[in-house]
Amino acid sequence: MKKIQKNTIYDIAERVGASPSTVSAALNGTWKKRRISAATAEKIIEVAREHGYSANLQARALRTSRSGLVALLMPEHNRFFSNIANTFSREVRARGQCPVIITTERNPEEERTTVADLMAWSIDAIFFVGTVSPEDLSRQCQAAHIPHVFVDQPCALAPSVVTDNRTGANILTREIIRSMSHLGTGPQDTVYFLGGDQSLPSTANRVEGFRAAMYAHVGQVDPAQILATSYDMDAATDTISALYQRLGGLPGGLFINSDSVFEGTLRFLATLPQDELTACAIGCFDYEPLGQLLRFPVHMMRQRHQMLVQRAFALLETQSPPVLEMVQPELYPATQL
Amino acid sequence: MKKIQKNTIYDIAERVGASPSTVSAALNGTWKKRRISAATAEKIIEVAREHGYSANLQARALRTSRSGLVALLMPEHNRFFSNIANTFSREVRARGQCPVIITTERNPEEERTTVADLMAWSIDAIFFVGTVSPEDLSRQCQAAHIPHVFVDQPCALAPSVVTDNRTGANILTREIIRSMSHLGTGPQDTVYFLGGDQSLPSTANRVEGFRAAMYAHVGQVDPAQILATSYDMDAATDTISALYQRLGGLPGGLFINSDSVFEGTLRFLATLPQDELTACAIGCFDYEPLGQLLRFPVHMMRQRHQMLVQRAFALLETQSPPVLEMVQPELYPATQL
DNA sequence: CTCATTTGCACAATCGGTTGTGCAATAGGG
DNA sequence: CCCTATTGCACAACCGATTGTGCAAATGAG
Repeated sequence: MKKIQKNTIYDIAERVGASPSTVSAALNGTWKKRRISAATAEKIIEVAREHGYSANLQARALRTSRSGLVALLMPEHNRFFSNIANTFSREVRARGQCPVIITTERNPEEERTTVADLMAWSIDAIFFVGTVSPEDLSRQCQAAHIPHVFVDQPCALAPSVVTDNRTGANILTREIIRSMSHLGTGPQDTVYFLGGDQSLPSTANRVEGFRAAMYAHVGQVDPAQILATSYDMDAATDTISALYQRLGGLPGGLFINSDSVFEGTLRFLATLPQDELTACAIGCFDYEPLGQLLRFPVHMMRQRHQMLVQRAFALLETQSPPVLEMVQPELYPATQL
Repeated sequence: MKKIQKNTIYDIAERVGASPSTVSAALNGTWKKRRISAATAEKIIEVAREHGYSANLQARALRTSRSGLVALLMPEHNRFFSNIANTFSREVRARGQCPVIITTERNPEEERTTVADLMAWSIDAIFFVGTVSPEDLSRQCQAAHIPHVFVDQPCALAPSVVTDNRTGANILTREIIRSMSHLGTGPQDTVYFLGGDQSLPSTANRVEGFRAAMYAHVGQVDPAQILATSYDMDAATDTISALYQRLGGLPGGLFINSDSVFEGTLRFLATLPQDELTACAIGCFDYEPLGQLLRFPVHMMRQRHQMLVQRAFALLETQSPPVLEMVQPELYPATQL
C-alpha cells in the first residue's frame, strides 16, 4: 500500500493485470478500434466502477488539448443574463460538456485576461454575451483557433445572434404612442427615450427604431428626447428626476431601455402620486415579471433568450462564417388594471 | 519553425538559452529560492511577455494537483442566487483564483455527478448554496479532501453559513400582524404561510418563527395556516388561488416564503381588484426591488447575500470545524402608498 | 595557491492520461 | 505441417509544467 487512495489507470491496470493503455482504451470506448477483447474490456470497466474510478481531466486535457469546457462570458448576473445562463447551462450539459460561466463587469481589460485564462484551460468554445469589445476578443480567439460566437452584442468578425432591437423598439414605441392616445394626452406630449449607451449597437438600434416610430407619428424628433446616457441604475434615477424637474412633470410617454434602467427609474416614479403615473405611457425594452403588477401599466419587450442561445449553438456547430442573425423579441402589452 | 505558435516554457527556454526549469522558476517567482540570478530571471520574464506566454494550466494542475478553480454549486440562476454568484465571483477573483459557477437544478443526482466532475478537475474548494443533500456532498468532498462550505442550506458535517430564518420570520410575521391592525381587519382574520418545503431547514425554521409570532399574538396557530408545499412558481399560483376560493376572499395576511413563490402568488393577486389587495397585509421572505412599487404594500426580508458569502470564505479559510453561523436578514418595511 | 563555500543553473523524474507502433500468440488456408 | 493474417495486447513517447538533486564555476578565507 504505497499509494494511498490513488485511483489512476495505472492502479486499475495493476488490479486487472493489464497495461495502462489497455485500461485507457477500455474506459473510453476505443477498445474495439484497438482490438481489445470484449472480455478484457468488460473486466476493466467492472473493476473501474467498483473502485469509483474517474479520469483525471487535467491529464486528459493536457494530452488531447481539449478540455470539455464551454465558457459563457457575460457582464454580470442580472435578470436577462441569468436567463441566458440557465439556457446555456442546459444546452452545454445536453452536449456532455461542462458549462463555465464568468462575469467580467463590462470591463474590457477583465474580458481580455479572462479569455486568456480560458485559453490556458484549453477551453473548447466561448460564448460572448453583451461584451464590450467584441472585435478584440474575436481576434484573440481566432489567434488561438477557439470557436466562439457572440450573443446580444454583435461582432463583425464572428457569427453573432442578437435581438432585432430596431424592429422591437419600433413596435414598442408604437405601443407607447397608442397608449398615449388612449390616455387622451395631447399631441404635443411626447415620448422620452431613457438609458443605455448609444455607442453600443443595441442601444443605437433601439434609438433608431424609436426615432422611426416617432417620426412616422409626429413627423419630427427632438434630439433632446433621447436620454441614452448609461445602463447604470443610479444614473437612471437621476436622469428621470432631472427630466421631471425640467418638464414640471412626467412626459406623455417613456421608453425605458433595459431592466436596470427600469429599476432605477421606478425608484423615482415610486415617489410620485398615482394620477401622475397613470397619465404617463410606459414601455420597457426588457421583461420583468413583476412589471405587469405595478401601480401603473407597463408595456414590455421580452427578448427570447432561449432562442438566442439555441441559435448561437447552431451557428457555432456549423462553423458559420461571420453572419449576423436576428431574433424577434415579443411584445407583452400592459394589462389594463 | 517546426512548432507553429507553441508557446511553452521550452520555447522560451530555447529563445533565452536557458533550461525549462529555470524558465519555470523565473516565471512563477520562485527564482530566488532556486538561486537564479536576477539578470537571468528578468530576461526570461521579458521574453515571456514579449511572446505573450501564458502557462498551460492543465499541465500545472496535473503536476501540483491544485487547479486555482473555486466552484459554486447552486440550484439555478434566480434573483437570490445571482446575487450570491456576483459576490462569490468578486471574492474569488480578489484571491487570484478563478470562479466557476454551476447549477444543478435541485437534483441530488446532478449534484453528485457535478461534484465528481469538479473533483476530476482538482478543484480547490467548493461552495454549496441551497443544495438538496448536503451531508452526502460533504462526505464526498471529505473523501477527496476538498475544502468546502455550505451557504443558505446548512450541513451537519461541514461549516455552514445561513440566514437566521427563525428570527427573520418572526420579525416579518410581527410586521405583518402590525399592518393588519393598521388596516383594521378583525382579530379573527389570520395570516397564512405560503410556499417552501418544510423538509428543508430554511423553510422549517421560518415556519417556526412564524408560529412563534402568531402564537404570541393570538395564542394559537391552526396547522391549516401553513401551506408550505413547494418553491415552485406555478404551484404557488394554484395554492393562493385555492385558498382564495376556500376562504371566499383573501386572508388578513400572507407570509410569502421566497421570491419564486412571490412571483407565482402575484400572478393570481394581479387578477384581483385593488381594494381586496390593500385589505391584505403581505410579507415576503426575500427581497425584490420592484416589490416596493406594486399596487399594494409588501414587507420584505432581505437576506444579506454579501455577508453570507464573506462569512463563508472566512470559515473556509480558517479551516473551521462544522459550525453553523447565522446572519441576520434585514427588514424592508412596506412604503405606504 | 588551496580548499571550502556559495552561486547559478541544468537534468531528469513526475503528474495521469492518449495514441502510434511493434511483437507475440493464435487462427486459418493450402 | 508451413506460411500468412489476424487477434490481443504491451511499450513508450508524448502533452507542459513543477521540483528534488547534482554539478560546474565563481567566490572567499587562510
